[in-house]
Amino acid sequence: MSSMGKTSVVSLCIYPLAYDYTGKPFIPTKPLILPKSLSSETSVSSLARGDFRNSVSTKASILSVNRTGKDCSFDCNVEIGKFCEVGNLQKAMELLCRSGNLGLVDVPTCCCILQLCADLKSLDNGRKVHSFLNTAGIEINGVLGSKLVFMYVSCGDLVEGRRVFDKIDSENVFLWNLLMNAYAKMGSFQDSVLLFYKMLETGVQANSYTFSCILKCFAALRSRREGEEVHAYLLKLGFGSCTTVVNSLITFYFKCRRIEHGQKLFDKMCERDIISWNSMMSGYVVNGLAQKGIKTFNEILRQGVGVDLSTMVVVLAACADVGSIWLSKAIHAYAMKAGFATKMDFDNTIMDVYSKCGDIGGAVCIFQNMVEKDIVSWTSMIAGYGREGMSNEAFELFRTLRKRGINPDVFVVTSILHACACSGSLENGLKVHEYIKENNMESNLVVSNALMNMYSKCGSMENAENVFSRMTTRDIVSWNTMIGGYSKNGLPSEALNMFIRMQLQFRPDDVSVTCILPACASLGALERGREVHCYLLKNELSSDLLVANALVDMYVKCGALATAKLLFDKIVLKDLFSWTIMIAGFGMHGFGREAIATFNEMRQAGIEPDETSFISILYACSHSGLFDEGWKFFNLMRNEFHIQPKLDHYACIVDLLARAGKLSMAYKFIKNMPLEPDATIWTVLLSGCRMHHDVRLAEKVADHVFELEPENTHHYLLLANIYAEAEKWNEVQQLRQRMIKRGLKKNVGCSWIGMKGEVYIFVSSRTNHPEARNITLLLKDLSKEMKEQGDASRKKYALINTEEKQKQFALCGHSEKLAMGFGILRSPPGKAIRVTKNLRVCGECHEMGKFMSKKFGKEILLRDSNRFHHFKDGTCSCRGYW
DNA sequence: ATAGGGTTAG
Repeated sequence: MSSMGKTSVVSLCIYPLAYDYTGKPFIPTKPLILPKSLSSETSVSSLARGDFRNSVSTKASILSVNRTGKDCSFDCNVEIGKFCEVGNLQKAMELLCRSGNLGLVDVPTCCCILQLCADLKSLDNGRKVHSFLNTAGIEINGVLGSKLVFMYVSCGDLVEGRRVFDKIDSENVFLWNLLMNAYAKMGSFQDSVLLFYKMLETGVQANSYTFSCILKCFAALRSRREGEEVHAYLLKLGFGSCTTVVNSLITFYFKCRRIEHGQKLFDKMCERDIISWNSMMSGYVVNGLAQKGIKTFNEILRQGVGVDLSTMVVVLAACADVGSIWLSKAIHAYAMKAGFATKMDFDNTIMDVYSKCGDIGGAVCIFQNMVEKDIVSWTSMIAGYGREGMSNEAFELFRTLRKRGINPDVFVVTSILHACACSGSLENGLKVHEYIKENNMESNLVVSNALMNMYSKCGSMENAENVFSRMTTRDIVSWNTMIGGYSKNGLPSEALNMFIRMQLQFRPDDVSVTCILPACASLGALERGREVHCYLLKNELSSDLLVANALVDMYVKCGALATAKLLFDKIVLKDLFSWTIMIAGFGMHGFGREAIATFNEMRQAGIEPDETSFISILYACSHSGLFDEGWKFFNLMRNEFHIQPKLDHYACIVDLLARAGKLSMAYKFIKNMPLEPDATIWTVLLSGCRMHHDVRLAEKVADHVFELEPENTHHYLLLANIYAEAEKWNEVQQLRQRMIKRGLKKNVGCSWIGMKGEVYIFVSSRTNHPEARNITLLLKDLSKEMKEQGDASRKKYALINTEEKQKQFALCGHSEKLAMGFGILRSPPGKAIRVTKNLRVCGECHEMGKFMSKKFGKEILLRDSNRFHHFKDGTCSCRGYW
């Protein structure tokens, strides 16, 4: 019992009660309290069911004669009964009001009216009957009480129904079931569960309805243990072969991901009905086993079980998951023949299938031809547009449905938010948020989560933060959304902080891990990344493909290429992402040949490269200066895969040309591109000009860059460095003035190094760093030594003779040099030094890195904003291009 | 009189 955990407070009461129930014969319920005036001639069983409709006139006649001996009262109860029988509530109420005060209306008659109120869902009249009973001082209990509760629940006033229920002694299982179901229907599973336990404590015998309901609740709450206890309990009570109950059990186990349990139960059933089959099918589908679901459907057809609407809906959902449009069409045709195609639910499903299979036109066609649409139809269509990135169409639909007077529910709102998120439409997203605020829907957890997701996808973390801070309850999804948002929006430190804060409340799950890993990756925080990896292993979190890919990516970006490769090799079923990550990884680290080999392996594995994987391979070729290979892939992409190159692909080719020193060719290439060049592509050429010291072309290129992005300080800095390296200090000065005029400030160069769980940060031209003196001394000595042994290019940096300020403006301020120096002083022997820098590495520091690696026999991994530099034995993996 | 399977989002 001790293993029951926190939930044992409630779950403990099952076993003792189960024992009681099985240990003793059936516990008789208390005798029914019948209205005193009822004669024995009314059948008790019909009273127990509260069914007075058939016998009301005879009952009333005997009663009233007994009570008054006069004809007038006789008429009143009989008359009301007659009105009730024909469903004329209005007249029945009128009579009740008139004769009620005289004390002439009896209890069975009241029950009759209440039943009618329930049937007609007339809460107002039901309330009137209730207040009549109160004024008349009639005791509300037994059948009357039950009827009253039934009326309230039927009319949707669960609160009042519960109040009455609590006041009466109810041994009526039906009533308990009714309330439990009502709670479950509105999603208050917890209330339903509490009522169930209370019912057991009260000593009311559960029946098959009870078990169906409670299993549904436990499935929804994912309370596997409690559900299993109920399973044991119901077996003891002998419900083990009751079809409806076993059906519920099957669904329960599938929802709790206990697929084998569900299968076993199904296999052992002696009487399977269509619901059993449907449950199996949907069980497979919810567990992502759509293929098995379809197989089950085949079995249903083969065995001639017969299908119903649900069968069709489920098998179509399976088709949507599989994404097979031809199978969907075949089943669509089958369903039309079977006569299901006129049902709205069916249309909703088939519409969803078409849209999920990528046939949005087909979906629109069905939607527009639907005679009757419900809120699900609208939601599906909005979601369909969302998947296609058509957020304007989705938003238009959202507007239309409101115009039609339909009140958007949580599904509609989250779908439209998702559509805005997918297309990054902040404008529409904000409008939806307005609607949400006006309708007080922000308090809904799922809505708030969807809002944060929308804002984070639209790049507005401030808005996401606002939503997050207003939330009163947050689930793990809320935290994961924020963490992932920070990660993806270039705020890795915030992501890490969030991850730490989260752990005060929640244990990170596999999603949290996939969300935080990119943050570790972008910070180059290897230690943190490793911690997360350890956490993953220790807690046996599912390391599905997503997690595995994120891990490989993290290790790649943190400079642990060997580890990354090891993990990559362990992935059994690699997807396109896995391959692309690894190819890009090799490229980033300057291993172009390995990148090419990996690309070829991927093709051999039968995975088709897409746009992105071509960017990876082209990038890898250009970084490693593999000119011919790069062109080969570029042509392969265009001619064999028929992928139109995008700007990113062109940028790689420009880089390839520029590195090869074919600068004017690169210039012409840009001019002749079928796409309008953006700032990035010009910057690539500008970097090429820097490598090859072509100041004149650089100026021409820079004009384009500044025209497109006049506010980006990186460009000023790059040109300033080109000038500085050509010792054109006047031009450096002029550039600086231009920046000041525009009110731009240079981004502070900043490098960091992790050591023994600490992160040491070095900021350019600041001297308040750890071991400042020792580092300065070391660097001074090294510079001197470099100068003495130096060749012309090294002298260039060492001999710069101008004001220190300008030099620092032009160059990076050497934060990476400080960090590397710190690494030399502090890092344990034999261990590589890993430094990360926020900007691109400067030439002087690059030389210093090479020099250091040779002098101290140390491997240094420097990650700048572009790629890795592996310094080893005086050389760099970037082969001199950076 | 109450139920068990199905569609929409994240």
